[in-house]
Amino acid sequence: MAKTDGAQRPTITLPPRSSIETLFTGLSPGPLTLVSNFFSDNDNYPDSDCRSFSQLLAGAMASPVAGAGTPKLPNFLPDSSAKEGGNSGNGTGEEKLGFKQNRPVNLVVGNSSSTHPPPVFMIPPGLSPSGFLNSPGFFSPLQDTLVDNLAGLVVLLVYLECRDDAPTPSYGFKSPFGMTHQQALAQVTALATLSQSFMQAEHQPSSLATSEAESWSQYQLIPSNTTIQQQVHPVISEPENSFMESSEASQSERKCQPPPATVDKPGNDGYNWRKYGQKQVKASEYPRSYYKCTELNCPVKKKVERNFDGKISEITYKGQHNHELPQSNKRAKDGTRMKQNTKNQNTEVGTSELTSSHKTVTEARIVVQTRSEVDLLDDGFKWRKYGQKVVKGNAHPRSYYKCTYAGCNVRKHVERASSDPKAVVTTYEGKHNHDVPTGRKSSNNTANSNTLQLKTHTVVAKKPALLEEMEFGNNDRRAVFVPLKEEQIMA
DNA sequence: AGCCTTTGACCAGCG
DNA sequence: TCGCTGGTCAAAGGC
Repeated sequence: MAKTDGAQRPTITLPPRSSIETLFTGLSPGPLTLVSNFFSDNDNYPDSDCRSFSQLLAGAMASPVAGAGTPKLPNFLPDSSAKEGGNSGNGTGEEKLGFKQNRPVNLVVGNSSSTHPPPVFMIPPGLSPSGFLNSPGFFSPLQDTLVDNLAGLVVLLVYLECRDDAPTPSYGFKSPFGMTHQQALAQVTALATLSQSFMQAEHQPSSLATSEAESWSQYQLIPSNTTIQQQVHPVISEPENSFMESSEASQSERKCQPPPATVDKPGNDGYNWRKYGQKQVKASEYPRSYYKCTELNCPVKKKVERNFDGKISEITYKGQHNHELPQSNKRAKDGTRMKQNTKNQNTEVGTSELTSSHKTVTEARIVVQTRSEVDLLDDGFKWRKYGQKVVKGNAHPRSYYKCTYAGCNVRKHVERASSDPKAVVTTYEGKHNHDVPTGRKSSNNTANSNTLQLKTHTVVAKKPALLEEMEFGNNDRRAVFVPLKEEQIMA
């Protein structure tokens, strides 16, 4: 890593309002506000959130890779047994429900000694966001690296194909639950499973570079206290990856999904769910739906909540599948599915490798969001925002972008400097394999295009007053030019 | 026939 | 004890 001459200050043209919002709006109030903003986006995209996260999650959980990956999760979780979970009520309820105590192995205690509320998750030393991006596994799924990098994930944003181009009002974030160790564990499990889904998605022919991918939605695993958020790769809407939510979700999703035959069935995630209840909850005008995995003796349940717009806003999973992912989405017609699953129950990697003592309640809460994904940033290239993360201690999320040019793998990571909230750190990775889009060239893109090849380019931008203003609610959509101080280039 | 959703009722926890 | 709320049950009906 070599520091560059600070005198050479390239200029970054900050994106229009939409992008600015993506980068900064809602940051100051904190993660929850940020989340609420995301919700607001969702609210404006009635055709959004057209994918089933349950399939995404559930499918990953049972897949061999995910199963193998789960036990490999590095130590970064609170090493708490279910009995010492912070939320006794939660544990009680789970016990009552008879959920198995499935705790991923190798989970350790977070910094519980701190006078501050202990972080739910800890990013292992050496694992930085950029490092995560650098990871071959991040974009080359089927590699174990990704699984390992799950250690750094706390909140997972999944960007799926959904249309979007609307403004972003704000709503309050409804996440009233307290975070418990169990929940934390559950979320990690969810992360693992999600990553697996991403792995699978990566192998699909379609890609984010497709025009269809210009619309997407976000799925977040959000701890109640939203200490950290980490995003992962967007998911492609291939039939195999079109993880559709339960029928309830499907109803709204059908509005924008052309192939209902393959995506609007609860079982399309590979698992089969049966809705066993619906309850009108006070927190939402839309009823909360309860689903059970239809597999024999499988304790997994999930509840689906909707936001103010009727879109799925939160999915909570409880338990861990004790069976393989059904090979077919087709509904079992003669009961063979259950027999088969029972037969293979002990062969399911993720579960079988867990000892009884390691089994804890698995609960994951996923917040589904919709977001505009194409951001025209100032460097002249066209970027697609594919993720965002918020780390405790830094209320400002960190945003990840990928060049939208077909075949171009250049990525860009924009984040606030923890040491200076007014500073923006932009990290470029890779080298553009194409020229700057016509009429969008800038002083900065040239450097990025010509000098960056398999290197990480980090620049720090000191935001001007105007940008500061925009951060806090200015609706101006003007592009802002931010002088940058090139800080370092990592070889 | 089997599986699903729907929906009202029931139950438990909590203040 | 009562009311509220969340979670679950189970009958009925549809596919």
